[in-house]
Amino acid sequence: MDRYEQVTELARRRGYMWPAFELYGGAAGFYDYGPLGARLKRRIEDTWRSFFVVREGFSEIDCPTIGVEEIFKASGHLSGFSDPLTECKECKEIYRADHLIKHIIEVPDALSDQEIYRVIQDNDVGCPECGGRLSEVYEFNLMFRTAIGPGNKYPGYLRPETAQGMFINFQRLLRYHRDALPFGAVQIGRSYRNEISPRQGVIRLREFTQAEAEVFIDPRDKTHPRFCEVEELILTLYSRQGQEMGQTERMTIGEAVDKGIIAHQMLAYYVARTYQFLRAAGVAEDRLRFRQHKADEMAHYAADCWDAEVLLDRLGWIEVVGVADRTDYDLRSHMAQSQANLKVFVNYKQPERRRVVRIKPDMKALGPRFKGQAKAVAQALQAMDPADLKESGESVTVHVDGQKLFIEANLIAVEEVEEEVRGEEIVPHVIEPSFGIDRIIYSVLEHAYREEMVDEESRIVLGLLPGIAPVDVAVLPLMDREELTGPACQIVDEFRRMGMIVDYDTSGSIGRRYRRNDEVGTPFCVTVDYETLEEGTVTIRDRDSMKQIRVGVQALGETISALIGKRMTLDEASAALSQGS
RNA sequence: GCGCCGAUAGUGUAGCGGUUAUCACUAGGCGUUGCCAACGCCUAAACUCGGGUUCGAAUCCCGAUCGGCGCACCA
Repeated sequence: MDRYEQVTELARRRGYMWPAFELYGGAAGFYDYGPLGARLKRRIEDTWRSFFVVREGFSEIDCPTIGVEEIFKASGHLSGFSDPLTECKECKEIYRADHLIKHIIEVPDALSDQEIYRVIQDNDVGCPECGGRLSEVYEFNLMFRTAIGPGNKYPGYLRPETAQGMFINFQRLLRYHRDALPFGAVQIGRSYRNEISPRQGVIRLREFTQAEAEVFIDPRDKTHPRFCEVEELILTLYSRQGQEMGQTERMTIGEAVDKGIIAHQMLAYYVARTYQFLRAAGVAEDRLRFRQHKADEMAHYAADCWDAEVLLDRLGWIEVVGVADRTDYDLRSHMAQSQANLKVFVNYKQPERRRVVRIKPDMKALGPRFKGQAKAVAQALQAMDPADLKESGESVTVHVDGQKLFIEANLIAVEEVEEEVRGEEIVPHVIEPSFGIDRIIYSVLEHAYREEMVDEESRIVLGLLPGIAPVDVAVLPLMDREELTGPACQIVDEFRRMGMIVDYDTSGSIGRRYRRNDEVGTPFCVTVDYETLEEGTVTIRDRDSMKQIRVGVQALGETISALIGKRMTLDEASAALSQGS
């Protein structure tokens, strides 16, 4: 049994996660989070919030998971997210139809499915495997399609990423941020991709949770004001160059930027924060690296892209986060699709005086002559180069609505004015750290899992970090007797009032209960025994070291809370208490 | 989507045409038990689904679903 199996078995057995719809035979690519898993997920998401919403000051929004068609036309998911497929009628092999005619047509991407099929037929293209006849070409799109309202007139799509929510709300977000760059918006939520063949448990899902941040920045300045906070951090980098040699390097963030390995501070800063977040969630240092996208795997618009990859036992290195400089691609796409202005007006430090050449059509003359077309004519004239205009002599030719129009030069004034320019409109660039929450959850579980021998018995421990582990503390009466369960219940009550998640367990021997809590990852157990009645003390038992310390009941809540919050170690707690007594 | 392999209590399993469906762990109850999976007694709990062959199917056949591996796919 390998580690993947051990972890998924434990996860299923103990209520972390399991395949969804089991009652009805299941459906590939869907998972449920059980009682512990849902809590772990929430805690990981909250840790993410503490990094990106609290510490970076980004604004969290929450958008519909269904989107209208225009969004995905603009984002490219409608065209680029689907492939034309064809199937061999003999051997049932599936092929990318456009790939089969590459040698015949130079740009098969430009053809429709019917056109591709016609090329296949005209050129007698057969199955590369068996030579059999190929089926008609059909589109397989990775988006789930649905209908908004009755009928099929108004298609909707389940979003394939949360990012579009931030892009299409850019104007409102900009306004909310008082019209100034930089600012960040984030969203944690479900996304959907109708994968052809989901596998590997929670690693490739059809419905999954993303946490994405879109940081809108001024493209002319990709430094980060808080870069000094992270420049000393040492990360394992697997750069483009390193990949050619198959070598990773340990390097500070500052050095990586200085050497030009990471494109700029802005990107490097979020790579560093990503590292810190993953460590805080419980990803192991020695099973984490940052891999740079090679030029050919990066989206064409991206300037640079680094994936956080996690080493898993069976699956190898798996991408859990992507941090990309997406430049102005997304905003420009939505500008083109929506005709809205998604630019930011940026003031210059000093207003500049500039001589500007203005083209002024004589609207008094053009209006009556062209009527409804007049506006378009004026725009066409103003779009011309003033230099060309001057050289064009008696009349100027413009094309409007496919018509060729001649306009006398004396109806067009070209004047040079000096004006004050206070700033300019720019399209922000976007830095996008995008996190796959489900993959992170699985990685955290696998990295936390260990088996160790204790007195010739093997012990399974989920070494989840305190604060991340779904149960904060277990309260265990040594025996299931009223004189012990009474005080124990009071302790449970106190912990709960303090906001902790508590497990209370009286069943079986104390050793069995310790092991059970080890297996689900509860970091601390509090045991109520007969000394509790006599001395007013309880023991705190540490999951990882199995050490115990005795603590007075009155200091218990504070001590446990400090241990979970990592404001105190077990040794410090022990020392403080022995000093106090 | 294709090919190969598999699917039995919560978990891991035995079974190879006729069994009360095996065993262990787990879980629950009672007793016992004074800190690391103790013990005794009792209890609960399963043949993935649908069709077929047969007097009779967990077992053989077909299909579906799910899972593993390989191929393909993976903005």
